Amino acid sequence: MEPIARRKTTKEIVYDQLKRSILSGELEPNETMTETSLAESLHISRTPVREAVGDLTKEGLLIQIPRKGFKVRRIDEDDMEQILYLRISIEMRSVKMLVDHITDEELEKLDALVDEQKVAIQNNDRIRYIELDQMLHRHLLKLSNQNILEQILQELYNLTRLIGHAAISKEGRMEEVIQEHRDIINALRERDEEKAADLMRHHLLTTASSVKKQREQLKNNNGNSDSIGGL
Amino acid sequence: MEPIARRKTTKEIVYDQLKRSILSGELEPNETMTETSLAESLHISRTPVREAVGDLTKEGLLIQIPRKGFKVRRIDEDDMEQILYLRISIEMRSVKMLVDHITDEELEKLDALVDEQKVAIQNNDRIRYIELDQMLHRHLLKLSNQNILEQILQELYNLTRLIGHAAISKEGRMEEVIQEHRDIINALRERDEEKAADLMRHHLLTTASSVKKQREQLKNNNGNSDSIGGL
DNA sequence: CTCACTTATACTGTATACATAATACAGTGC
DNA sequence: GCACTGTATTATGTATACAGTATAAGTGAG
Repeated sequence: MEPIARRKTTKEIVYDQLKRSILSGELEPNETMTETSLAESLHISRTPVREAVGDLTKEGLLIQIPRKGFKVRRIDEDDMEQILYLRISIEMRSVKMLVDHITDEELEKLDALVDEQKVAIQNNDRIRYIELDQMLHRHLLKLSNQNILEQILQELYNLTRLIGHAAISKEGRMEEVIQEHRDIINALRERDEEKAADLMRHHLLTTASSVKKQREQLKNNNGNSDSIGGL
Repeated sequence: MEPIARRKTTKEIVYDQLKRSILSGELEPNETMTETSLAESLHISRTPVREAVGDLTKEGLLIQIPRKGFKVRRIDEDDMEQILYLRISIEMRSVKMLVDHITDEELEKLDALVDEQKVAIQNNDRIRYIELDQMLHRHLLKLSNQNILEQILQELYNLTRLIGHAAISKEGRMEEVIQEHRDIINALRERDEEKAADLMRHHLLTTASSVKKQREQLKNNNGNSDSIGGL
């Protein structure tokens, strides 16, 4: 029999829910909350809330302000660039390492992820699109068997998403991403190490510059940059 | 006025103490503890212990085994290599960025750190030597104003130290390190970006290979690799 | 009306108590 | 002697209660 999935702890539920709210942009960096208030609104005790908030703070998604509570972290251009730099380092390495021993089966699984991503676009399901994007990038690390880098990438990826959904969805960009993903996978299929790594770098750079442009535009359109989790 | 250093919370004390024990090698990866037992031995409640342990687990220094407790994480060659790779990425970037705007004053402060490190060697104070090493590397990140990379480096550095003290202190290596540090600082002084970055890479690679050799030797000398937190 | 000082409020940190669930162990039946 | 089952133990997860302290609110004197 399949092992039964153990039921989630309250802390985990709070953690997941809070993280979703943060990453989806539902929770904005200006509003502050307290452990007590959040616990009350969820009708649970402070303990699991406190732990979940602590974890998210350690991950850099929240910041705690002494005596005031906590709120969503704000990411600036500088942070963005550092994150991008590291992601490029990590992900170029990951595809390079994969070239030699990735199997056809695994390549097909990657294809499947991209296919699903395409469906998500057609359904206009941005949440799912991003989720799949994350799965794809993460999966490459998992396949290349680099647990430590995988963990760090995970952190970086989450921070990336603090930029906000609005900034990600520049018109037509999602379709481009699909193509870039396909290109990377194909380069892996051709066992072309340099090409795969270059395409990955290109993909990340392009995404970043697209996000940057979109951000600037949003910033100009409404003076209040806060409303989209801006600069 | 300088802000008064607020007195440490119990959690922080536990965190620091536990971390010290882990990084100094005092606590070995075979012995397991529980929240309850640790709390009792410290004569405090489980709450701060639980939080400290949770944090250290998130940092990758401890691993929790369901229903059994927790213990110090074991680092293998693969992990080591990933850590090294990322450290090189981060620290090469940091010196490159520094070249342009580091001041003479800051350079002197770096010199001072190396001087102090030399003293530590003369006093045969390994703990202090390592502490200063960490301060130096971290300081470079701080000076280059890269908060996110600084935080990641901090995590990586801690993981590095899980290798254990014995492995670090290969005969004569500490003196070499001093020289390598000086070389890097001098390259910064000469505003030679490429040289500084190369020396940094060299420094990290050399350290890693030295550690690796030392580890293998220790492993051969006593069949029980556990005793030095080995492979 | 303003400033200093007191009082109140509320947020966090810690202790404690309890619930739940998994493991170890012992006892019983075969 | 072995397997199964029920019980005890123990580790974690969660709730609750309490203490300390920083900020805010309020109050009174000048």
